[in-house]
Amino acid sequence: MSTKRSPARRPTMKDIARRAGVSESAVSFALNGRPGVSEATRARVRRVAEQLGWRPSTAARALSGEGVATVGFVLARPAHTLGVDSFFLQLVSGIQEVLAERHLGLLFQMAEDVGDECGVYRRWWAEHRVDGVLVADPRAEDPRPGLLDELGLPAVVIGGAPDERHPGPSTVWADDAGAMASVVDELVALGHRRIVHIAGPPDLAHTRRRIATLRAEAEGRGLTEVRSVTTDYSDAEGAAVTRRVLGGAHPPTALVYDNDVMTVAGVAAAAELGLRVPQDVSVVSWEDSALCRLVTPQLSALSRDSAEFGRTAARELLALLDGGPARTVRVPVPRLIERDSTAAARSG
Amino acid sequence: MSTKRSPARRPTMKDIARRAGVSESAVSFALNGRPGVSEATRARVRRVAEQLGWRPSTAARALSGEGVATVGFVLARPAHTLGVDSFFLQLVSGIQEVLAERHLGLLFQMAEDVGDECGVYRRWWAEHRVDGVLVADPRAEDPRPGLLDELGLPAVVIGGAPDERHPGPSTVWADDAGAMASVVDELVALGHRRIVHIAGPPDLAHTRRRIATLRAEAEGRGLTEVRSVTTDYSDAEGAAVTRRVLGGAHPPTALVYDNDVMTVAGVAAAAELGLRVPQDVSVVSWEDSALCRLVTPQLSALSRDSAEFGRTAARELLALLDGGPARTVRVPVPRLIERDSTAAARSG
DNA sequence: GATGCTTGCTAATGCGCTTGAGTGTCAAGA
DNA sequence: TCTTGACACTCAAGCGCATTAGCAAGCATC
Repeated sequence: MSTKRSPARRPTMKDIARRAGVSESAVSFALNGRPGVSEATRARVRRVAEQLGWRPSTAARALSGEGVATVGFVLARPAHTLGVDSFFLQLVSGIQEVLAERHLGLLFQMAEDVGDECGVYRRWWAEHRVDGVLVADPRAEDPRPGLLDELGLPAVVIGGAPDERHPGPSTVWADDAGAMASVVDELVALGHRRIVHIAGPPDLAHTRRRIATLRAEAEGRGLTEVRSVTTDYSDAEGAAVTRRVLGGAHPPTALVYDNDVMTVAGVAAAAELGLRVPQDVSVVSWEDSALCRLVTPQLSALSRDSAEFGRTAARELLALLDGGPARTVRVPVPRLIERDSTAAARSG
Repeated sequence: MSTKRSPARRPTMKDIARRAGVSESAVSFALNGRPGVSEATRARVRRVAEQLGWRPSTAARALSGEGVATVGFVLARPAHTLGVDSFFLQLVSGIQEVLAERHLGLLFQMAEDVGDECGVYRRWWAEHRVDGVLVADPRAEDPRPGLLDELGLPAVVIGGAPDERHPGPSTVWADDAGAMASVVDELVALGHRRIVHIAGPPDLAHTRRRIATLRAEAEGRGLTEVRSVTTDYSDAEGAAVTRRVLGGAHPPTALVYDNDVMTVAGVAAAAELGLRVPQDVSVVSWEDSALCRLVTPQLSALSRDSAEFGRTAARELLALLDGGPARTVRVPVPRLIERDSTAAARSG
């Protein structure tokens, strides 16, 4: 006699109705807090539901037009550029925290590129899988907001810049401009005049924003030897670009990297060239993570609360799902944490 | 005249039926490849469905007993221990890859602890949200397999040891024993006799397995000064334990860490004590990641294909959902990649 | 020429839930 | 006393799909 799996039937409203001696509609009213039942009945129904461990079937709910209590999140970055970077895990962790309070599910998917990602949205919409989505890594000429609007899928763009021209979906963003300004302030105060910004992929909106801001900051201070170089975020390119700029004529005395992995790779590349950090060259990572504290020297980095970023985005999406208006909200400006990778520029 | 969002109605089988001039049932037969319609009709219906961009509503499908085409994955680890560790992202990436082929969704959730995780499973089951789940970080006395069996939720345990006593759910696992043996082999060949294993949390099944294997290996070789110390996987504990064992009497000449973060922290801690890696002490990380290649010295590490691990687990779950039997499959043994953190033991 | 069988389709039912349209009861107002 | 109307509840329809039963036509069998 094998211990055959007992099917463990899912309780339904019908079961509750039978036990409580009322109709299914009454159960529905009682459980959803709408008028139409006495408080006594409501309490009784609630008790029975509790006893039975009843939970509404999302499928049935969705079918009767209530939404599927799920939001989607697509990540369209090659896995290798995510390797060490803790940003997304922290972000998702924050998103979860807010969604879980309302018992909303998070449907997660990785995609090859933005085109692929759009396909996922279309499918999710057609299959009625999500009530809304969180969009990461906004780009210049991004097709996603338009598509999502067309599909009528509520969306919150994470890290997007507010776009004055067409309002579009909700947006949560950090003020990269302010952060970049603080970094330049600090480096200039330390005497640095030649700065290279080793940026992320050029099609990312925030990469462009940072590059533009850096240029503006430099111009505002009359610095002529300040520039940005774009990369694919990988340690390999981070190292390669570092070798190139430090080995060239008029090498910079300070480097600003758009993520932690490239920063660490850059420090190693500098070491290969016989340059010490921070004595010969200062470096700043735009992304703070455990990595920045673990390596030697510890890296000065722009720190932000990625989990809080996620929480804010999730809350904004909830507001949208509750029928609220699209908004643009700002999370706190990343703060520069000075550790051991920045120092006064060598005179001369 | 505002550009009001056009509702963008989702096409249904009824729409297809109308356009193709057949009944809804015929559409269902045609699209699901079952007999009952002529090939001509089937082709026509398929064409119309394609034109309309139709996709089956998962809600409706689920309601008529077809499963929700979604699998769940819960992560019950504090976010800070996930920070740098790329294992989970790679794992999820691999899982995705396999699920996407079949258009299955991945419902992802983070939990506080295993108890919490069980609550998530219960809710998912009651809400009919998933067809099966992937279970990570198996533990000693793990309540999850039992619960999932009781609920009748197909499950694949990732990283579990095969349990001879009660067969339980499907399992994919790496042969930690073999890997540990190869590490000990190598360290002993380099002349190391005093080895400390800085392990993960003691309640994790694979931690226990590694500890047990190390003991067995040591006994088999007559090594008496080999031991394991458990931690919470954090860089802080990794550093603290490193300081303690290296500062004590009869300090080890080789350290094996259960993850990359602790290894890096340990190297830094050793440096503080004036010990150089690998001249004074050799270190090996059980987890290979970009981090291991980025730091100086580059870390010797056990490398495994985490994405492939995920793919295997996902494939096993698919097999289960297709009605296949529970199985125990093994992924390749992690290979020791020797970099610059291991060297011959100092004589004396 | 009635019977059975296959083919290609339609009609009807149900999954679990929400909801608009009733239904019966009781108390207050005309 | 009869009408209103609020209240507490039941009925039935419908969401999109799968599925079972049914049905008409065509064909072969005896």
